[in-house]
Amino acid sequence: MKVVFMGTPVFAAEALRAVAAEHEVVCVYTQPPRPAGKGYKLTPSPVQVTAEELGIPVRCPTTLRTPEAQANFAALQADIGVVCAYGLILPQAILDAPAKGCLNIHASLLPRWRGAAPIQRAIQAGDTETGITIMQMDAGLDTGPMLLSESTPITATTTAAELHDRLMTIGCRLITQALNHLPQPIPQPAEGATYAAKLQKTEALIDWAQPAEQIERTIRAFNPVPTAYLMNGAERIKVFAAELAEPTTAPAGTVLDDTLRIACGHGTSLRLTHLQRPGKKPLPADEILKGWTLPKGTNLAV
RNA sequence: CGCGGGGUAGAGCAGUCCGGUAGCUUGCCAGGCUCAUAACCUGAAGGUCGGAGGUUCAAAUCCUCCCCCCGCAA
Repeated sequence: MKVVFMGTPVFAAEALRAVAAEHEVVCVYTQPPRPAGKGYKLTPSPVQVTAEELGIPVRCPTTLRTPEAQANFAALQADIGVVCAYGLILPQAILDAPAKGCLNIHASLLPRWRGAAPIQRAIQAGDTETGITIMQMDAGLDTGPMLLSESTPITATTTAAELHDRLMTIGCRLITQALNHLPQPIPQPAEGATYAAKLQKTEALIDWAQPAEQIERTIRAFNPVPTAYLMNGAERIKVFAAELAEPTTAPAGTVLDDTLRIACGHGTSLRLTHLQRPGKKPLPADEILKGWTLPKGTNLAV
C-alpha cells in the first residue's frame, strides 16, 4: 500500500522502518529541525534522519490547518496514513484524505492513558501492565476504534527506558500486522478511560512529602527523561533509581544517614541507588559514595 | 560564537585561587586476627595529574591552542 507516515521521536522512527520494510512510504511528515544540544545546532528529528536514510521524501510543516498544507497532503493520494507520536493535531481533512484513513500507534491499552505520556503515566500510577494499541484515528484525542492491541507487564523495577524499548518492538510488529490484515476496528470500551497528561518539567523535582512508594515510581517513570531530581542547596542531583527503605519519624526530606537514605511522606523513607551530580556521569550509589554524599541532617524539602 | 560544570592510581574524589615532582576513600595483592565475614589489624603494588606548546630555577597548579565527557536549555 501507499503509506504516508507521520511521527517524530525514536519510537516513531523504528515504526517507520518497520512500515517501510513492507510498504511503499510515499512521504514522511515530521517536526521541523529544532535547536538542540550544546551548540544549539538545528537537529533533525529521529524520524527525519531515518526517512532520509531510507530515501523517503520528508515534509516538516508547522501546521496542517491551512488549505495549502491539506491540499499538499491530499495530493499524495496515499492509501493510508500511519501516525505515531507526531506532535501536531491532525484536522479532519487530513484524517479523511487517505482512502483508508489514518492509523495510530498508541503506547497504552486504550482507553486507559489516552494522550501524550502514556508510558510514563502507567508506571507512575503503579499499573501492572500496559501495552500497544493500534487504532483508527478519529477527531477525538486517542478515542478511535481499535484494530489490534498487545499487553506487556510492568514490574516493580520497570523503568520508562526499558518499557519504551519493549513497546517500540511491539508497536513495530503490530503496525505491520495491522497494515497487512486491516482487522475490523472495534469501538473503545466506554469505561476505564484516563488521560496521560504531558510531563511537566516541574514534576521532575522530587516532592519529599509524597510516600516513598509514589516517589520511587515517579523516579522510574521519569528515567531517562525528564529524570527525577532533587536540590541539594544549589546542586541539582538527578536520581535514576531508588529503593524503599525502613520507616522513620523524621520530617519528609531529611537526609537520615550517610548512605543516601531520605525521609519521605507518611513516615516512609527511600534510599537513592543511582544518581548523577551536575557535570558528572550517572553512578550507582556505592560508587558515588566513595567520594561524596548528601550531608546527614540536611532537609531537601526546603 | 546560547549558558555552565568536569577530565588527577582500577573506581569515586581532594589538591589548582596563594607554583616547589601528589593525597583521601574504596578496590586489588600479600600477611595477620577470627568459628566465620562484605568486619578488624599490618604491609605492598599502582599515576607521563586529558593532549600539545609557552612562562619559570621549578607547573596538577599560571598563559595559549586542541581533544573528550556532562548539566541547563530545546
